[in-house]
Amino acid sequence: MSSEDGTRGGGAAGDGEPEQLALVREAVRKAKVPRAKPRTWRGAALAKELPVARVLVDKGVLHLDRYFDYAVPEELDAVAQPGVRVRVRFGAGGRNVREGRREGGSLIDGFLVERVAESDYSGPLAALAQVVSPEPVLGPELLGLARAVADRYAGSLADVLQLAVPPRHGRAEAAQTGEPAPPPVAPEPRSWLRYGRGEEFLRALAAGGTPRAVWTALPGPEWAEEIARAVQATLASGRGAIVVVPAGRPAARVDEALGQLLGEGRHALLTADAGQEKRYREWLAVRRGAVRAVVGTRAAMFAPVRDLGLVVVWDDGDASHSDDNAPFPHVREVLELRASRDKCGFLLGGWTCTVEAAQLVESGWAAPIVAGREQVRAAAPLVRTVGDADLARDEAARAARLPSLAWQVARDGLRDGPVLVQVPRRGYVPRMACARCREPARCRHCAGPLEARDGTGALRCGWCGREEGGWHCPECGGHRLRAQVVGARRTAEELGRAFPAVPVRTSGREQVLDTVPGTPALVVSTPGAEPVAEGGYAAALLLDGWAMLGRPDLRAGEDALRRWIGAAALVRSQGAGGTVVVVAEPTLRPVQALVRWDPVGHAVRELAERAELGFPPVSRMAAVSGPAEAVVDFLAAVELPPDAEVLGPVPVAGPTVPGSGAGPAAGGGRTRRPAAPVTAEQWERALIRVPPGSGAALAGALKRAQAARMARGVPEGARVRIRMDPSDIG
DNA sequence: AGCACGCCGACT
DNA sequence: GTCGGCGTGCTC
Repeated sequence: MSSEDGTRGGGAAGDGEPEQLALVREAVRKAKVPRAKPRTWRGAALAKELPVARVLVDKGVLHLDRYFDYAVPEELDAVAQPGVRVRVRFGAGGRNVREGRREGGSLIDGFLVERVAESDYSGPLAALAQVVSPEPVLGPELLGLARAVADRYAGSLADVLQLAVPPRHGRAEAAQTGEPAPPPVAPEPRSWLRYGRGEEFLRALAAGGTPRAVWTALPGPEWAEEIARAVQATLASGRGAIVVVPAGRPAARVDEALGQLLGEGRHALLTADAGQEKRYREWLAVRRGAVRAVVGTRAAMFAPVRDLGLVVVWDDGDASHSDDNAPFPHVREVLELRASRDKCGFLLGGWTCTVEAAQLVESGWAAPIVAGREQVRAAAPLVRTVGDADLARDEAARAARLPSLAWQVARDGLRDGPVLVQVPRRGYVPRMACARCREPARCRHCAGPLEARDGTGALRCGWCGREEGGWHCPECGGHRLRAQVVGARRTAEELGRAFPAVPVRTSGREQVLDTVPGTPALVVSTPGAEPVAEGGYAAALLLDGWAMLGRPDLRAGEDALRRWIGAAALVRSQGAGGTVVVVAEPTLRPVQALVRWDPVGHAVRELAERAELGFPPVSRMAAVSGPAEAVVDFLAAVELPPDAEVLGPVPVAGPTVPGSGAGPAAGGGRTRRPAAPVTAEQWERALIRVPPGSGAALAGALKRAQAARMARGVPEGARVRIRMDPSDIG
């Protein structure tokens, strides 16, 4: 309308006195004087009822992590319902007070969160530019969950929603969704009877209860069906269920088990590798209530299942359960939040047991579901170890890199089935370490890792490419090297030569085999890529165990055990001749836990140790990293809870550690960039530790400080990244 | 990130 | 006086 309309909210100050205008505006805002009627820039006709839309603008930056009010034009009244996607003008361009007729900034996406009668914003409201579609994709439960996740991880709501709501696809949205199927009958507990409280758990679900359990699954392939039965029990109570697994292959197993138990079309498979259209179609079928059971990888943790009765996470120690986009939520934690918020059942299952899972049991939040020792003995293979002392006695081992015991077990196993060989890393190039003290061999120019290219024995730096002639160990003066980790292909070649009559298959990152037949074959695999063998493997060799355990990581032991058990669980039971050989010191805790097949005992002991040392998850931690000065600045500005303890900062490798999933932890726009450029600056990281119970306060403090910094517009090179519960803390 | 507003120095 | 540099702060 007239220029007056767009001039300002207060209406009292004169145009010629901008300072006063600003003061008046400020005063009005502080007094929180609600405007009787919202005005728009152009004075367009507004919706008669609830003419104000509260909108979450889709920008991840923390200082915009709040709602903005927009006017609802009359013509959008019907479709502008809570939960729909909208487009709005957003940006400073709209505040041209003198001219008062300019449109706002650029069009950006957002979610309409709520319709209200009045705005407490004192200026004139811009109108919603567009309702993208009438589909209410962001319901109150999902919004509440996303908010809780954002708070927990000191991230922004928009960042979480990016993970939680899949991109829209018009054709998928237009398609009709089928009718919901009636609830199935409750399942027979069947193999759940092998566990102490398994039957009880299923009955509780079927009766509409909300049991919470940490379930240590017996080795073998039954776990997928067992999960499917828990889902069936939940559906029988008239509620829905979500199952989150770490990767596509386990998703396919649960998918198949659900299909067999429920029939087709009763559940949705939500995985990242499906196309956008399919993904959105399945997601919509869930949101619309046509499908009540979901299995998928980590994004499925946000699936908008109606009337949720059960959430399941399988193998929570797998790193894939940690999202690699800000704010890096972890499936286990998100499902815990969901179980608490939605008052639904919770099942954390795996062949092994993380420290976090043990803590859920110890705190009483979840009950343990474990099998008795006799059941374990009946299901698990025999585990034998090859330690350093054995290797020292074993001349043949050093030459062939295959200890005599491993050789014998492989040979015997190959008589009646496939033999799995687990090698810790893919690729052909082995990294080198001092044969005496095991110090990694590093380039003397750039400290990069020395590698043995081609079999010629020549050493070359993996970073700068310089050849290394006369290497000697800077630690102990030794001059002999050993291969620290030998890749799958090379091992496959060696084994192929050792057993010329047997086919050798490899499964690794480049090519993952799903299953192998039950006939004699050597199956060389990296951890997590092990194919399932028909009838189980006759034997498994777990090589280079010391390399797995040698990582300077809080989880090194737990990870090694998890990977070993992940392979050993595919081996036939001891009664059926199944044998596992692990090349690692038998005195080490994870090795003993493998031999005794006691992952829970291992986790409980680790938990006690972490409690004693004040390590996570018993205390909560956050990592703040960035250029040295930025970290110091941030630490000076943040108002930490009184019980917080700052460790460091200490220098760390820069922001582009390959494969670490490092990204901007908080802040940044909508575009996901692949990797930050390598900076020449010295990067540092501080850890902040708080005792149990202060995690939320810590996250809140970090978020406030980060928001304040980002609002000031600190330059790109002076930003810090915040990560709650960092996993890579030595 | 982008843009306007405001304060301060140089110039018609 | 007025133009335009950049430093701050806001985005309904």
